[in-house]
Amino acid sequence: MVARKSLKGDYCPSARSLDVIGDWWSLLIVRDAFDGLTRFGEFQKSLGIAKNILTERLRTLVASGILELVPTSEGGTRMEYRLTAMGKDLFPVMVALRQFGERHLFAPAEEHSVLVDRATGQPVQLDIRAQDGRAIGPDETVIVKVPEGE
Amino acid sequence: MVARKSLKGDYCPSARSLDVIGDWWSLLIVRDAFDGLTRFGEFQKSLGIAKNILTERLRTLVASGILELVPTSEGGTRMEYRLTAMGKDLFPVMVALRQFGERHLFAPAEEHSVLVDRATGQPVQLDIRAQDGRAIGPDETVIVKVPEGE
DNA sequence: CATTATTGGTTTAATCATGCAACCATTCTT
DNA sequence: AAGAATGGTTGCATGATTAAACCAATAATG
Repeated sequence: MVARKSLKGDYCPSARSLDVIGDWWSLLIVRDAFDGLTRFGEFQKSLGIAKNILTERLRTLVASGILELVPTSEGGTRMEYRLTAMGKDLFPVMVALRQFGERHLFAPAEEHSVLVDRATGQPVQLDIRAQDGRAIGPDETVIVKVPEGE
Repeated sequence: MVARKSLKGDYCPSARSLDVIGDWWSLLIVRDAFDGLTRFGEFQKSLGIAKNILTERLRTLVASGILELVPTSEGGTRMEYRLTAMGKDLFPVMVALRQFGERHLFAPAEEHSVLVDRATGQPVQLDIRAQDGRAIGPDETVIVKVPEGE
């Protein structure tokens, strides 16, 4: 592939995010981490990913600060992969992907999972709002470039 | 690579979304489309992507219903790629990625772009809420499986 | 109108990434 | 102590991506 291009230097925050989690497996690993998976073997079984690739992806996610490697709670010498605070900030990304999938990629009566409020059992909702609280869509927004230092 | 695994059959909506837009280039193309780019050459120049890959990705995005190929507004025979309604529903995904990048992948005073309300110039905000309106995080949610037909 | 440049690709060859299977060291389990 | 599970590593085959050359059709220019 002649070295995939890095977007680290891109001034667009979306591009930088994709540089970190934009490859084929990373977000699926993060999804499983949100689902409570922590162990190498769990990810491997859940995703059916090749072990060498999983090794490399986990390593990258740890290096990026999205996962961290901590001793298992049960005291052994084994380690487990846990979402860091930064990793948990990917929650909106996961919810947005989920919402898009629910809306467009399932047949009307097709079986699928839903993300619900643990307290009430009701589905959660995601919305994008202006400062005054009104919902806002892509056509009502613009991207502006903030000069350095502001 | 022995054929990348398809997630079409996965019951998880996030996985299905990633099946459609989860590869290295697709979301970057969508980002550029949100930025107003429409022509093959514009995407090619903006992304520095190989032309054959761009051809294939655009074709896939059209086939998925995220982009559509319409005659240019200036009446020529040339075509342009535009976001469909379904494509515009990826807006929250883009905003979530952007927000994550802003928060974690830029140095404090580093230059970056910001998404603002066109009317007021104020940054937009994204939040995830329970039905009663209170903000909700990953630890207050669970994924439940909806049986077929509900 | 003839020429040239631009657009939007296709094709080919080289290179990189990924998957699979085999292997291995360490740690649990019994 | 023996066997199984965990968490990898290594090597090879193959698919995916790239860069570069090429090309047909359209648009711009003299």
